[in-house]
Amino acid sequence: MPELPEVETVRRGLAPHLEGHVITRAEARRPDLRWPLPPDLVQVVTGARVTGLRRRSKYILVDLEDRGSILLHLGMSGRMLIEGAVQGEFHRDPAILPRHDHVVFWNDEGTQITFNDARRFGMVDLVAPGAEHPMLAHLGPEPLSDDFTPDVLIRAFSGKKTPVKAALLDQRIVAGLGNIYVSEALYRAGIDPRRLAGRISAARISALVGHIKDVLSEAIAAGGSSLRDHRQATGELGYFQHSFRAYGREGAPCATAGCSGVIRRIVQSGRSSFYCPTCQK
DNA sequence: ATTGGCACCTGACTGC
DNA sequence: TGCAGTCAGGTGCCAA
Repeated sequence: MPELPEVETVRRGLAPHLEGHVITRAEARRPDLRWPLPPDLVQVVTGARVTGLRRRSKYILVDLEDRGSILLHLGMSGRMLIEGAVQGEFHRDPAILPRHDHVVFWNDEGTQITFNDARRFGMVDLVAPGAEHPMLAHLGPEPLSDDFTPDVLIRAFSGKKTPVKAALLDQRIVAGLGNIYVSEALYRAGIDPRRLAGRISAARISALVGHIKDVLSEAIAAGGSSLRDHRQATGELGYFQHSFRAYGREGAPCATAGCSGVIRRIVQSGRSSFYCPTCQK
């Protein structure tokens, strides 16, 4: 389920097991995910000390002392699993099939950290010291940073003939939003997902920026709180219960005070959009 | 240059 | 119970 908040929660969950630790062992159990795994992945990471974990958009960067970074992307179905040294201490969700454990790391405490990805849309790559990975080169601003301002989004939307839904999914405009949080942010902002990006007033775009920051911050806070419980139960990081106001609520009454609309689902460029036709204009 | 559609892959769910 | 069809949180690539 990884959009920005889920990836950030995964990063925070992994940090205690990786930051400051040495990766003592690694296995690549197949040659590729979406793209080939680096042939030297195991060799590079084995014995490396992790100096920090960063997130950029939906990517996690595991920084290695003197050896560059590991770049992780969870795709649609990727998960990170933490399992203690004592086997059987954690109960695994039966839906997480061990045959999809594609890359496994062990730290210097014997903790096993597993990249599991049924659909294999995810990626694991290496970034050389001092280099920038090409997948990160053209990303737009981080939505929760000070770089993401009303002026930035107003400029990005100016003259755009694409629906605002598609514009917000464009990672060059703003990085880290996916199908769920775009629906949620537009719902909060009262903007119809079909509206052309270039035809939204500056005032409404400014408000939208605030709603994007709010919904992402709230989701991270929710993920952070559910992380502890969830990890104790299953050892899994990254799948949380979220309460969405629009996404997945087709046919439900609009939650906006005073609105008697009903949430509708439409398909835009092959993806579902959920919105209230009454209060989103 | 933009923009829309497709492809990649597996699993869960629905309806007959 | 089985089977076909549909849908799923992402993103690079291709053609219009």
